[in-house]
This record gives sequence, C-alpha cells and structure tokens, in this order.
Amino acid sequence: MSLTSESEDQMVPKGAIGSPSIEETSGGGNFGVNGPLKKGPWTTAEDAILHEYVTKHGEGNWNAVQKHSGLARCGKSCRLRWANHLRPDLKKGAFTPEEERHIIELHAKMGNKWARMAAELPGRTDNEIKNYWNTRIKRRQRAGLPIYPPDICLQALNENKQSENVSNFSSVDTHPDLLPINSFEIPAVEFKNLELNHHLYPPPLLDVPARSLLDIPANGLIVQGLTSSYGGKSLLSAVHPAKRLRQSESLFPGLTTSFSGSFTGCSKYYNDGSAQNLQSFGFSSAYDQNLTSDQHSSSSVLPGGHAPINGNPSSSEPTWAMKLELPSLQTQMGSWASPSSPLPSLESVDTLIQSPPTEHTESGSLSPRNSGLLDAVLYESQSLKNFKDCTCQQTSSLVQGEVMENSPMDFHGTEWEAYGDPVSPRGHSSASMFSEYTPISGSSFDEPQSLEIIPGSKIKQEAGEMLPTEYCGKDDALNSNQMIFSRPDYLLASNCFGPKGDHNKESFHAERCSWGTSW
DNA sequence: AAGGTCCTCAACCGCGCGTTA
DNA sequence: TTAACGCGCGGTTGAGGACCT
Repeated sequence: MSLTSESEDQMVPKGAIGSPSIEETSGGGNFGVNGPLKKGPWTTAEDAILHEYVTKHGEGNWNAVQKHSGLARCGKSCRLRWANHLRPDLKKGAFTPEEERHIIELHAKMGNKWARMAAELPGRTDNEIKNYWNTRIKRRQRAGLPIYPPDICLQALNENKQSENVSNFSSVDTHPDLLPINSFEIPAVEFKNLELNHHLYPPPLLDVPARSLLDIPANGLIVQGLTSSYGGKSLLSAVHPAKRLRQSESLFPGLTTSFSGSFTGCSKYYNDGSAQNLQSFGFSSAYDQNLTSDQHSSSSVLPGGHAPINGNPSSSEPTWAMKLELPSLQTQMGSWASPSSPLPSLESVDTLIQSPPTEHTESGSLSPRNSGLLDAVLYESQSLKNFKDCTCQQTSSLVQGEVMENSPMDFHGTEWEAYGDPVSPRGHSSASMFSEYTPISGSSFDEPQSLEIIPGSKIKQEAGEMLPTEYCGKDDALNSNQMIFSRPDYLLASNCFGPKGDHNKESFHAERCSWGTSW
C-alpha cells in the first residue's frame, strides 16, 4: 500500500519546488501560501519535493517547508511524511523477529510510548511500531492470547524491581509529589462508571472489550515514574497530560465513592453475584477509610494533580470500553506484581475507560497539590500522615473482609485456570480479584512490605506452586507465574469477568501453549 | 467472478509542551 | 504575563489490498 506507488504522481509536476502550482484535490478548508492544503496520500512528486527541500535545508521548521517548497501540505504533514517515509535512515520492510521481540519488551516497559520505542529501534518509526502493536494486539486478543510472553513479564518485573531499588520509596519523604502515587490511587470512579455504563455492555459483547480492559496494564507508569523517572520526566509525565486532564479527572474525584459500590456494577454486570464480596472484599473499606476520611486527600493523592477541575465533560464518550490501551507491563510489573504499586493502573483504566461525568467529578475540588504553593506541600504532608494513620485499619479491614472467604489456595487455583479463558465473560469472584489488590492497597509507604507479608505476594507464591512449570520455563517458573498472577488481565479476567468455578481449561492450555509458538 | 469482510498501514486529528516575542 | 507558534506524541480514521464465501 505504498502511497508513492500511486500512479497519480503527475498530480505534482516535477520541479514544482518553489512553485505554488500544487493543488488539485485539496482535502480541506485549510489554505497555505500555495493555496488549499492537500490531504491524503502523498505522491512521488511531492515526496521528491519534500526530500529535496529537507536535504537542502535540513529538518525542522516544517511550516517553512510548506511555505517555501511549494508543497500544498501543512508542515505537520510534511514532518510526518519525512519522518515516516522519506528519512534516509529508515528501515523498510517487515519487522524482524528480533525487532518484534524488542517491541514487546519495550511495550512491557513503556506502554504506548511509541516515540520512545521508536528511539530504541533504529530505522523504525513510532507509527510503524504503533501499527504493528495494534495489529498484533488485535490478533492476540482475537485468539484470546495474552499480550506479553511470560519471560518478558519476568524481565520487566526484574527491571522494574531494579529501578525500584534505585529509587525506593524513601523518596517519598523528600518528594511529596511522589507520595500521592500510592496504592490508594484507585480509579474508583472508573468502576463506578462500569456500573453507570454497564448497559453499554451486554454480556455477550464482553469478550473483547473485557479482555481489552483486562489486558490493560496497571499503571505501570506510575511505578515507572516512581522508580525510574521515566525519560527524566516526573512521575506522571509518562501519562499523557491530556489524558490526565481530560480523562483522569473523573477517575479520582470520586475517590470518596465506595469502591465496592463502584464495582458492584461490574460484578452485577457479569452476573457473578460477587457484588457482596466486592463490597466486603476490603478494597472499599480501605478506600473509604483512607480517602473519605479526608476528601481533600482523596484528590490530593492524585498523581500529577488529577484533581477534578470540572465536570470533565470530555470524558463522557460512551466509547470508553472499546479502547484497547495495552498498558505497560511495567505497570503490571510494578503495580500488580510489586508491593509498591498494587493497584490497577490509573492510566490503563484511565485510558481504557473514558469516564462519563459523574457526580463525583463534581464533588472533587482542586487539590492543593496543584497549586504548587507551600500549603500544597503542607497539605501533602498531612495527607501522608493521614495515610499512614489509616494503613493499619485498612489492612485489618481487608483481612476481615468477606474476601477472606476465598482461601488463597482455592482462589488461586481457580484463578489460574480462569486466566486461560481470556474471553470468558463469566464470572469469577470479583472479590477474589481484589483480594490481590487489597493487600497492596493496604501497604504502607514506610513499610516496603516483603513478599512474605503481603497477601499479594503470598498469592503469587501459591500460584507458582500450582502453575505448570512448562508455561514459563522451569527455571523461571515461579517468577513467571508470579508475573502471570500479577497481570491485570489475568486478575481481571479471572475475578471479575467470570464466575468462580467456571473455567475453561482448554483455553488455558491453548494460551499457555501459545507462548512458545506465537512469538 | 462477484461481493463481502478482514487486515494493514499511511495519514490525519487533537492535544499539550516548550519556546519565543 | 501571555499569546502565538512550532513541534511532537498518541489515538483514530479510512483507503486499498488480501482473503473468504
């Protein structure tokens, strides 16, 4: 589908550089110095003009290209064409297996940071990578396969842990901005939205969307930000600012919203009758205790100042569930597999679910954090204090929750099997799902809990005992299994989107086997 | 062979950030 | 201080080829 192979090259006469004679089918109402700006596929003649111009004048100042080259293309279009097709250092052709592998690894670490990924793949463009990934994702989702191979999960986990060691949570003490990024940053509103919008998702249609939702990585970016100052930027820099403002606003303002209540819709939706469990699984209590105890803190804890600014009108699109953001495994690794960031990725949820406006979005107020003033810092400090004060309560409440009805062993045994049924809309206990998060949510900053003491870690260990080693390779079986269990898709799929006890072992095996052949 | 569907990917769009005047 | 501009990024769209019935 080469654009330059088009036979309409004549549309732009050779030697048109400097000539305003390029016009023909102008796509839109935009006008440049050369008349209406053209849109659509580039012709070889246009390519030649652009190439010549850039060769002569260098890259940059793309609007000048449009002005001086005679191209009836906006600077933006010129830049894109050059970057994606004309650059001399571009590597054409299909991705090599090595490149594919690298992309997977990079995505596990970075999420949808296409430009960054492209920087790691010489000769490849962000657009190429993005298209490749999206295609690949669709394929795998159709096949009901996991997005990441276990070894990459493991690798991402290890890297994430390393980076965590470099900048561990001690930084919280000195970096108030990081404090907010903790396990309590749960997009309760998102779940609320699930309820609000569940009518959009007739159970039969859940398969793909649910899968997509689940495949979302937790907000690894959060961890990333915490642990490795991704790209030299601060914490949430990895999260698209636009999204933070346009979508996330609605994520957190409703932190006072009972998580259980929010998820009730989900459980109800999936007809697994786990609403009760959800309500008591402890997450809600943890949330409520911590967040509702201080509404300000609920918004102040929002990383990057996600505090609601308004009703977030832009996030009302009902298309939320169809988004396929595949979050970074780092997210998964960090947020799901490590005690430090236990909760579902804010970004992933954020990205996946464009929250419709809710009453919560209005209930929120600007977080003091956003002010950048001293009081914000003080406020931050207070929030931290409150957080710590609540930690014990939360933890205990979690333990006491009905979720405990699910013994770890029981829970994990079935969950694992459930993982193999990625498209099963039917339910598993949502409560059990949260049981994994819960422990983490109750973790304390000043207690980088060991795996032994956090329920989540215990779960992992048990999971590892139950998992077939061949899935991940003998040596890494345990770790890989841990990874699997830390995967958001696994967690969600097994807990929220299917009734407990209703598992598809065939699917599981199919998926398990797929790892060895589909990469 | 024709029609329909799926898939790929180039290109566009909207947005935010940084710089500059 | 702020508005304008340039740029880059990520998400989405749609044309066209491939495949299927």
